[in-house]
Amino acid sequence: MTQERLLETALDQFGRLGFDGASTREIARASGTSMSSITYHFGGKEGLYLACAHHITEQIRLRQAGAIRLAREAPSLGREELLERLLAVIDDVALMMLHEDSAAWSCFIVREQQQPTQAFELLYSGVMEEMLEGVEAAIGRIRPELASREIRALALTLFGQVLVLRAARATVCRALGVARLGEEEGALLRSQIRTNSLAILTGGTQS
Amino acid sequence: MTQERLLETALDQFGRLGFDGASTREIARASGTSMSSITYHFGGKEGLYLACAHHITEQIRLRQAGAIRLAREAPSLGREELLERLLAVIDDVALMMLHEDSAAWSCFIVREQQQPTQAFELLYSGVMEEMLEGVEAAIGRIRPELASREIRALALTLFGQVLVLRAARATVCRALGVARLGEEEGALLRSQIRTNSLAILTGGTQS
DNA sequence: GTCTATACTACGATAGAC
DNA sequence: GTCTATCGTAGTATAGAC
Repeated sequence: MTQERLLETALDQFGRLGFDGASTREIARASGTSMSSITYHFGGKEGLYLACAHHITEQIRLRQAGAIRLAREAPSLGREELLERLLAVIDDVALMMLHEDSAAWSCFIVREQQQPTQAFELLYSGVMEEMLEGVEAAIGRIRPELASREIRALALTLFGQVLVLRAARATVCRALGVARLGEEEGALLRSQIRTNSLAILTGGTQS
Repeated sequence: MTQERLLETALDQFGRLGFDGASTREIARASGTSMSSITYHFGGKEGLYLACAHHITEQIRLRQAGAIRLAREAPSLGREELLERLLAVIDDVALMMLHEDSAAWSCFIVREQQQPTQAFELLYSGVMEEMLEGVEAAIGRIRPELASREIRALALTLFGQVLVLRAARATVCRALGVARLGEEEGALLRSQIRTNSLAILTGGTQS
């Protein structure tokens, strides 16, 4: 119970303040326990940080099960069906990026991208890799003329469109003239991302 | 001279470690001076941080003059010409994101996006706003059927594609199987971004 | 398992000599 | 302008009581 409270608090603090910015004193205090509980349950600050990375990985796996399944199911799906599935996966990621629950995770991950630590390895091999494989499998069948490196580049730039919702959140809010992204702004951006993705994925083959 | 060295060092340290992670002791040491020089020249740690934001703003203005000019020149340019100019602007941003020089700036900005401080205000009104206006002016003429909010959403998602080069750098490197993004990977990603952007911008009107 | 108490290090700011 | 010296605070880790 103390362990769970500590993890929850740590996720919030590490997300908002980063590894250095967060303090074990404050995490323990906000969890209603003492600093030495962190040593007991997680071995120290770093162990707590890695436990957060593991927890984030599991939460994303739950929410992005569709993308992970896609890697296995892509070979047996038709082209039209795959396109729709892929657009749904991109929208799932966009929804996750928009949702308030993911704020701490997103900050955590964006920090790790700038200066990867052991936690990034947990995140990448724990969930990102499989999600990318799913997206790439779908793209490979939708656009069979593309080379493997092009498929990869396409998958990454598609993700970029949704990444902007978190990685440039402050700019998005300022550009749209709002303090926080609400339902309306979320719908506008998701719709635009869907339109863009459709144009990108069918641009070379349909007309 | 001491002032310049301090600014340069601070840019690197704040970029890599964030405001909390960086220490004035280390910045002074690496600049070959003493902590109290920071107080003398910048008033303190926060003043030094804001001076970094101002410096980044000026550097980006220099490198993205094309985007800033676009806002003024868009009305007098033809549709085909505007499309090419816009693709060039996007490529300029991509080049900046790929270039090693921008690593510290990018980290600095990405951090500010997660937890905006006064420094974000400097960055946004100092350069981001004008760049967005340029891109929106071009999109507005290329796709005259779009509403103003759609134009804005389109501008933001277009930027997302290049943002991925910095904000998800670690994932991009892992996905491409390299330790650092070299010439080859940069060319691949820039080419993909250009293809995507072209499909997005002409998707609704040409076929 | 969880607490208090403490050891040790590093932080930013400031005073005052030069 | 730049230095040294120092103050007060806050960081993590650890020892030992319960």
